[in-house]
Amino acid sequence: MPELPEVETIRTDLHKRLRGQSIRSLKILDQRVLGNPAAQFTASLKGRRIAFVSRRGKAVMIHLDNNDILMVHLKMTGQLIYADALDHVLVKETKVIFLLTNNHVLVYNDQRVFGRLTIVPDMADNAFLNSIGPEPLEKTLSVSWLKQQLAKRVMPIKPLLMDQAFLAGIGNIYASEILFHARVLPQRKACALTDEEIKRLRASIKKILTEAIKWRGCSMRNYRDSAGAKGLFMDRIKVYAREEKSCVRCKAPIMKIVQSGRSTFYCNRCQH
DNA sequence: ATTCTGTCCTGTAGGC
DNA sequence: TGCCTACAGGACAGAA
Repeated sequence: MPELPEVETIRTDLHKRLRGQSIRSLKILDQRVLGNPAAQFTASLKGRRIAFVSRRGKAVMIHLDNNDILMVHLKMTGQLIYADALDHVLVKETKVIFLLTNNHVLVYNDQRVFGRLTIVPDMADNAFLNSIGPEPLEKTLSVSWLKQQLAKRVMPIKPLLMDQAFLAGIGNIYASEILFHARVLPQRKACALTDEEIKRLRASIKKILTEAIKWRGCSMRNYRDSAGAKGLFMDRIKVYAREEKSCVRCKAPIMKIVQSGRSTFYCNRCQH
């Protein structure tokens, strides 16, 4: 569900709320969301103090005082909700409940049960963390680096943008939005982009992700921030899920195609 | 090696 | 109303 801007919104909020708190107890309602055996998961977390919260790609990293990390990947429908009382946030999709020393609660909800909560003792040893590419908002995302990477790839640019091994954090919504902003057709082969287009692509990646963070992400369906609120970038989406609606730039109808099994939206007139 | 398809799971929207 | 199909912010295994 959530992509980089949504996860970053959750990370920032949770960092403020959770830092310095300890986990008094936890209750596991559905073991399928755990990346470790339940007993080990509980033992690793009970009584631990939360040092800080970071993000890597689409994963929320909750750092504990003993240097273990609780890595939460929300996948499609995961939610991390923080509240002052359990009865405000307990729903039928609630999978794990954390009771904190400030008498607040953190719940993990997940309708589709794709998400995972995993204890990571050593980040350098984690297969997922080792497999993902650079952060798109870091300075290392230069035009020259992009150019070098794109030259090696014949796949269409849209599924490449979603490839976490290439860049970490871009998913199905923002891949379409970035390409619309860059005025590049999603079906273009990555290696065929011109220097000018690569420059625009880099600028659009930064611009769209930064704007989306500013508006606290977007809520197509299940996404909620840690206070249970929807993202406001929803109203600024230009192409995603707008099939047959008119392009905000040129009024042509927005097109929908399927690439690598995922829906892609674009304007056939102003993207080239 | 790279690229694409099917799969995990549950809920909802739309067609008839 | 109900039944059926299609589809949904992700990531992996396996096949081509």
